[in-house]
Amino acid sequence: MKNVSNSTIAKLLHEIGEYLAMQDVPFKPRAYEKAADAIENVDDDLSEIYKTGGIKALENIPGVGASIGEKIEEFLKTGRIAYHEELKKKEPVDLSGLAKVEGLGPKSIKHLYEKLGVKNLADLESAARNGKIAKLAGFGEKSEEKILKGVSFAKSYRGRFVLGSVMPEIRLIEGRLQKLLGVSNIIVAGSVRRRKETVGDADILIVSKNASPIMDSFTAMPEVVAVIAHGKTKSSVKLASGINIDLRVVPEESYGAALNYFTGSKDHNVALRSLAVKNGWKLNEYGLFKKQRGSAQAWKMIAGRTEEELYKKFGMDYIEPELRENTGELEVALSHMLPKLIGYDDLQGDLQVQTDWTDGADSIETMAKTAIVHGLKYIAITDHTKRLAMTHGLDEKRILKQMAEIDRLNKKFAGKIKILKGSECDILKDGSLDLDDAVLSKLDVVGVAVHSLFNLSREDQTERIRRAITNRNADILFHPTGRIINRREAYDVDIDTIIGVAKKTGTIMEIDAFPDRLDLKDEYIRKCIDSGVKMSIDSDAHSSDHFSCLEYGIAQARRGWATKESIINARPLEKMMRCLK
DNA sequence: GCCGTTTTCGGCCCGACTGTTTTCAGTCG
Repeated sequence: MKNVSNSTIAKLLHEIGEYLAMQDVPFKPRAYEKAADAIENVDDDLSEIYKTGGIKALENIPGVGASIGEKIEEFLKTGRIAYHEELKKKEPVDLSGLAKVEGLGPKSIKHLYEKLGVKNLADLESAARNGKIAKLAGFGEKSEEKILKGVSFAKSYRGRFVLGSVMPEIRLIEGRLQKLLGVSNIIVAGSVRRRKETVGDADILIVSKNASPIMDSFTAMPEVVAVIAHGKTKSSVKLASGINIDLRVVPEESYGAALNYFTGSKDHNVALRSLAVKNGWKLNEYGLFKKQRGSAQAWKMIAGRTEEELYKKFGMDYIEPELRENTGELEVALSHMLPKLIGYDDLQGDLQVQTDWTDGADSIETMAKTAIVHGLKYIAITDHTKRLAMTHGLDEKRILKQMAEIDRLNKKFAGKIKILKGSECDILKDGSLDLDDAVLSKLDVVGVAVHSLFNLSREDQTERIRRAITNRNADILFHPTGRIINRREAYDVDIDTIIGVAKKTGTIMEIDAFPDRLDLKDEYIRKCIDSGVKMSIDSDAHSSDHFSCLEYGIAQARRGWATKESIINARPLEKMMRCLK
């Protein structure tokens, strides 16, 4: 799970691709890039794959053939790739740093190195400040200005944004554009629509007959700090928050095709397009086209007004955006076997809620009241336990007191919401739990969670969790892998073993909906479904505004192909309780 | 360099926008 070597190898292959692009080598850059992307997405360590299956197993990774396979083998054996070092010697530049500058690609980087000796961001900045870049052939005043802006952005921001952190701003802008004159339809496409856990930018589509005033309003929004493009059908801006927003205006008859195209993923689109080609059709952002009989040139549009129509033409079921990653959804859609995904309104309860008894901000009562507003029928109060001293975690005595308080509140809220007695019980180093079994057995819902010793070996961590969820009182494994997106790697644990133990012991795996956790991730959700392990989607709320996070947990579940049946808190209270130990 | 119901050679997505150009190369998604 901790693919330190995977990401290193991916980075090296990616750089090889860029070096080859600099030299204008055809096709190879794409090949290296594709292999690098595929390796980023491989769940198991390449070293493990190599150990068990040798170079042949490496070549099973899509995009990896004989030549790249050998290079991976070389890295695993020696820690380096000679080909990469050779290329780097010719152009010793900080590729990944320079490529972060908006508008700087391999060709420009090469040019700037050869003419001005620019090797890194600092060199680039000083060359631009001294007016050297504007004088270069192929560059000018504007490019120099753009580079200076790009450098300051590259220095201040790196990476992608957690979806939940940018969603409010994107929705604000969507709402504002919707009100503009002449906008007949608007939707946010791209990875935002697919509800990826992190997004790099947002693509907004608009149907309108009169685009240019809309584009003007868009590029003049108060949040805009840089206009990257301003055209008739496409404009692109950078906001103060650091995120890029693209706006595209599409004709009504192409709306479905454009939506499909700009929703992606790229892999999904490529697969769909090649399917079109196999049928003798052509698919692009304007529609699905069929060649006119008797005419060499003319294409006739056969679908494209809606996405439903488009997928139907291919003979497949409509594919929800969250599934469009080319991980089998096209084949399954063709055989009409797609699961009916859990809906955004399907949750009836929330099984992880913190309060001001420990590190939450609000009282049990406030949390219950807010949960009612969110349409929930039950919540479990799951404060931390004593081992987590910094949160003033509950010991046996205090949790008994809390249970009495919940009894009192349940009388008050009778008929409106049921408050369940629960715990987020700490898993200690040896896998034992932080509270006595006698007390745990009195609770309605026991979540168990790792909050310490993230660096145990894979064997020890796996055994620790195995032992914890084998406890007959442990109902749910909270945030099972412990990752914090963009901040902390998952701890090293054998997830397949854990899922196997969960199946055997009837333990529920949690999908923690907190936007920077989303733990389980989508692949593991699919693994749980395949193994018949049930899950819960919990907000992990630490204040009353956090119930809205449930949306991101549902999105994550959908990305993992989860139906309502797999998620226990999509059931009414009594049926949910029967899923617990 | 990879891939294959077009399979061991010959393709590989392609259109929009920008800036610096007088017709196009580079970048992006």
